[in-house]
Amino acid sequence: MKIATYNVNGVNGRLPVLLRWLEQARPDVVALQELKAPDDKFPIGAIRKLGYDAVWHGQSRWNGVALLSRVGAIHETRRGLPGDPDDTHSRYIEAAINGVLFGGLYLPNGNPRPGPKFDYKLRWFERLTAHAQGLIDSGLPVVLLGDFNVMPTEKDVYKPERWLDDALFAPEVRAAWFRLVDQGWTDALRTLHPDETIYTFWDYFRNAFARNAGLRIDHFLLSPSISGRLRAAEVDREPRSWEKTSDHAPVWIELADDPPGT
DNA sequence: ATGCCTACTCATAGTAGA
Repeated sequence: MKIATYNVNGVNGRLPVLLRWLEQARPDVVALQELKAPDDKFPIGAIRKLGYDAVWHGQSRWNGVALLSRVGAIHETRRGLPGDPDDTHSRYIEAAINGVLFGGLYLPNGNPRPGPKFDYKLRWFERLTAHAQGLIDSGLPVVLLGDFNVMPTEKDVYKPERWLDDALFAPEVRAAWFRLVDQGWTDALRTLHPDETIYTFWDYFRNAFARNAGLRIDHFLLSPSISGRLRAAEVDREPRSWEKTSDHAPVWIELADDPPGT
């Protein structure tokens, strides 16, 4: 099963890029972030034409997450994280597909730091970690995927010293990342490529993509009961070079089929 | 040190992104 995550930075503005990539890459399950569209503006017709079903949680102007599948029915289990009934952001959607539970997420950016947006990021991270503990405890095969807006280590930033005070790389945020991962999650890309420079985002400024001045902020976390099925994990850099493209690249993993009789 | 670029909208300027 090929699973991908892609922060599209506007699902309608980037629709030609998204459709071209879906046709080319043919992932079985996809998590999208930053739809920047309300529910009734999600381009479900164009996505269905390519053979995908979808569930989505949109929002006008900002945020918005979706899960797509072309390999089986999508059984939505949750939209929004528990723990704050006043949270209006559309940042989490969860569904069972093909025997695996997928949590598609768009963690808050958190800049500027310090400030209320940074506080919200840390609170959201804590709510994610609390929910993730329940997923671990369930023993189910779970994949948490999406834009986590955190570079876990210095290896994941083109120029770490410039990012120390930024909400994506601040010590509190990296500590929150490792509190989550240390529950037993496997960071799929880093596990298969322990020493490689891997970036998933390049900003639009200063020709960042051509200079490879990037960040690794889009991640896959695998629960213990599914991590043994990991076969490949890669960044699909090509779509980042296309016209009118997102500032993120799609990232994908390949999981071996569930062994029969288990 | 700042802004660069890009998308979105109760749009034509302000907000957010990272």
